[in-house]
Amino acid sequence: MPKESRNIHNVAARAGVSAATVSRVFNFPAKVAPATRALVAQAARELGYQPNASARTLRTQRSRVLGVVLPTLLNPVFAECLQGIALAAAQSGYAIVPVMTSYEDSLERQAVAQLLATNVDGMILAVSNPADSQALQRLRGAGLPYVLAYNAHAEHPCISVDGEAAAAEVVARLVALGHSRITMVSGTLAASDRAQQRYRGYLRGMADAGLDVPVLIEVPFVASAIDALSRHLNAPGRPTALFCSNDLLAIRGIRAAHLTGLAVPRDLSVIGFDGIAIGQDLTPALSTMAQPSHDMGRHAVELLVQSIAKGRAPAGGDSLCLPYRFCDGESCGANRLASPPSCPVPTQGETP
Amino acid sequence: MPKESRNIHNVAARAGVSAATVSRVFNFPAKVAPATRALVAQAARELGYQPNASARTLRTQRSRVLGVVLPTLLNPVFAECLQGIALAAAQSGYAIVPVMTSYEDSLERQAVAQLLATNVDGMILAVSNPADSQALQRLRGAGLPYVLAYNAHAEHPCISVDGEAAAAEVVARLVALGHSRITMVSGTLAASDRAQQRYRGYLRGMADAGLDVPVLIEVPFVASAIDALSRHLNAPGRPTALFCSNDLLAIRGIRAAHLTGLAVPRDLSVIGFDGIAIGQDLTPALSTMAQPSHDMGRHAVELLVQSIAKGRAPAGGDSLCLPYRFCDGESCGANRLASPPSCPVPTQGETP
DNA sequence: CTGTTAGCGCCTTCAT
DNA sequence: ATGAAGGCGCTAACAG
Repeated sequence: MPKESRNIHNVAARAGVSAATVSRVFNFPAKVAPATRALVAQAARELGYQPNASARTLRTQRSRVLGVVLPTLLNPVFAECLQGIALAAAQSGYAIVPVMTSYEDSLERQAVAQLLATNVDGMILAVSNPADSQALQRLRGAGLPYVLAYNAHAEHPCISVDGEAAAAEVVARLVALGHSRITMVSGTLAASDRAQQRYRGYLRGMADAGLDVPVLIEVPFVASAIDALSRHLNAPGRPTALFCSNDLLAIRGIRAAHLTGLAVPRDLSVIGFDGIAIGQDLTPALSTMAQPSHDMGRHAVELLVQSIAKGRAPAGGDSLCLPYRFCDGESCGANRLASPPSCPVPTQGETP
Repeated sequence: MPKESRNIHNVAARAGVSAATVSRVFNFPAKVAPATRALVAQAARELGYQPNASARTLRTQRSRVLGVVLPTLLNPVFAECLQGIALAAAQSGYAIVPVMTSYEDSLERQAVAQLLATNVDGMILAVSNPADSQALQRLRGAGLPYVLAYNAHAEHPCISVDGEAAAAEVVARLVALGHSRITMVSGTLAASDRAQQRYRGYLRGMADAGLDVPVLIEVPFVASAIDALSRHLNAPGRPTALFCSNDLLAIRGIRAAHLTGLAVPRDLSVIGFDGIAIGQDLTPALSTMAQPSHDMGRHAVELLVQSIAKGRAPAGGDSLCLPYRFCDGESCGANRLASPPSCPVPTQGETP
């Protein structure tokens, strides 16, 4: 069965019907008499015929393809999300075209432009900062349906978690364990609205606990994280707990602790953020504030697909805020350095 | 600029030229007079025009899209590979459509069928077992260019590493460290030719060392890995070293050791396979036989793209065997349970 | 229920 | 160097 013969007319000829009928068999089987339908199905099978996606897309203006823009797959949190997207999309009969942007704004713009040219029916994206994203403006200008994942912004349809509340809860938990010197570790704040959100939560949590000396360590390059953290942990007045803005940082925090001679959680508590699957198999198992990455992907697809079906793009009001969940591992415990039970928390200025 | 006006004729009209000329400007700029070219470029910019990918694909029979079939993104090894594929594809001007198969043969077939219908120009895939894969037969039957990644098989074009030699080297290294009770830990052997390859290497390594009691633990479900391993480590005559068929298993092996009260590497050495990035940040850092996942993805894309350009599908002879590299972490050390120092070191052939 | 007709947007001879 | 014309494969009105 030569490749050239695989078009609708050949099937039609072989079945002794018209092309339109063949088309109907594939699109509205109910509109064709059972006998004819069987005839066509038979012919199609013999020829190994499958409708040509490009032709169909050109004609119907619907590609059944979703574009996906993510920073990187090297962070398992996005790999897990993409897996969720891929599964949900497949179930809805959509293919996906992912593009990775390395957290770079210029690549985000390129990705959107490329995807726009690819005739995708909609896009799911996680951008650095939705507030000033040119990529999003372009997208909105094009009128293409889209949903943000992880990002949270009132003007856009988003599937996210309340990172600020989640971060505040992390701090509260650490405080409840007797910690007061809690350092927050983050990637470049400017590069991500999520990081900013979590930082705000950290500040709020510290304030709520009456701890007025929040300390932030910003680690621009992941490669340098372990060094920077080791230095911080070696300094006098070192923290007894680390709240890391993501699990990859938390894992490095644990390593830095060991390199510094500190045992986790005995000498140092470490809590991460994201809840990547691998964290639960580590030793110590990672304590972390888990986001439902897989479900975020799934919900993003479902919202998008439903909107497309209805013919209208999702808007800010369609946003979904999914629940976060603290995942109690083994990397965090009571503060052993605390002064006897009920003593006043020592005030102290610390500047890294 | 309404969406409807974004076709080649509108641009042509606005520029005062014919559609053919606009097409040339986008495809063979050199064939158009500079002045006309500028005129067209201007008009296109004003209208926000971009050639419609479906129409172009329909006309040229080339989509500039590559299909990618992988088991899962939940194993970082494939996520890293996909990242490599995505980057290389983008650089070559190709988009990718990934489909995940959960190591299931039926899903592999579906994936190939779906991708075939999507008009992809070629496919990159990692299948369970290339020897008896119906998906591959279908693909070959369709005459579509494809490249396997990770899989190794003489009849197919593959980008892989010599897993058997790599595994044998792992065993040799453990033997050199004084280990003789070395257990191999693997997922379901039947589900993956890679696992089988590595197992063969293990057997060879053991035989070469004169160790005639190889022990294999097959862990069908990752979830049960830690339990199974803990049991094994608690049994009398427990191994002093674990060779795990992939890093995810190695991480679980380390956890099982701790749950059993064994310290790694003091009481138990653990070596993994794959070299996932996160392994190097763990505590202890994972000792592992690293595959260049990112590069494998890149090479797969390059081989595929070049073949497509030449108009002929890659064949078995185009296969590439990339070098593996032992990554010396902290999860493996000398056997402390060994008999006194100068026991006879078993003769061993080692061929990297 | 089925066939005829007319494009979707683009590229590509062939002519000029 | 540019234009005119035809068709890639399919679907959606409209007839019958």
